[in-house]
Amino acid sequence: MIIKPTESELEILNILWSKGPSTVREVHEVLEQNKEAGYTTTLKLMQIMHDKTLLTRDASSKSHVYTANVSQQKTQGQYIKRMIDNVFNGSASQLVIQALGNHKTNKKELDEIKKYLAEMEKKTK
Amino acid sequence: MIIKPTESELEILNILWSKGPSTVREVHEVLEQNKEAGYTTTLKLMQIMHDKTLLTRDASSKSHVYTANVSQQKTQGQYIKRMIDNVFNGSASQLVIQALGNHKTNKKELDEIKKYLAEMEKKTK
DNA sequence: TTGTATTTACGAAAATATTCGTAGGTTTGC
DNA sequence: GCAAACCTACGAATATTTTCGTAAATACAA
Repeated sequence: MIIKPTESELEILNILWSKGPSTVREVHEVLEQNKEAGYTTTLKLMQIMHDKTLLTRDASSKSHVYTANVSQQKTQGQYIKRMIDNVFNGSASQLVIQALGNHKTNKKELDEIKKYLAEMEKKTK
Repeated sequence: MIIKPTESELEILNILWSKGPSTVREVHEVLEQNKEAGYTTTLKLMQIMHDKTLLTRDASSKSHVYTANVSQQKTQGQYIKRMIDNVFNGSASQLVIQALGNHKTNKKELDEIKKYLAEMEKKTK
């Protein structure tokens, strides 16, 4: 199944991924920190996401509690794939190098990457 | 200036980046290989992109010749930034690792990345 | 109980993106 | 010169995404 949340949906997924199951109100309060938005806008979005099964919800209490129903990892993977295909001519290394170049990457992050590369090497042998 | 081409626009930019300046017909023929689309649809899109100054054009001959007016590198950079922010919680290394993990990366690509990392190291010192 | 606040459901407007038909102009080959 | 092929311009229909107002239900406090 192809997961293709819109940008707004992605913002909401991100909040749910990091905070865990939340009510509309809770999600909305986080969203508001970055941009203006009406409460019912957030509500509607999350209802639509529920219809699309991007979210599940527990309606047992008055304020429904929503949970992301797609994994962060899988969603990330599909985004990357789309991006590599559409924007990077299929070259993952081009993406990686751009990412490292444009973004200020700290030592800890670099170490993680090197560690990961080393593991890949091992498996290849 | 923030560059934010839509998905369709990105497809066209990619063609222009790789083929260089081209007519609508030439772009359209490449597009057709991947998906069904009417000629005037492609034309209209490129006209809109011209209005947005994503493309420049030479109208001196009957078939106008369009050129990408945004660099591939800059566009890529902005996409990555947006993606890191929206989908990867601001962590570039998370993106890099996902990219390497999901995508089959060959030895040549891996070498390029390692080389790049080594250079970064040098500069940091 | 009663009213105030909060919530959901839902329709619909507004904004944005995509697709296409048609009209009119230009080129080309016969 | 004339028709066929091809091109642009442009309006408008569709589709998709985002936003919001309103009504009805529920909870809660006085």
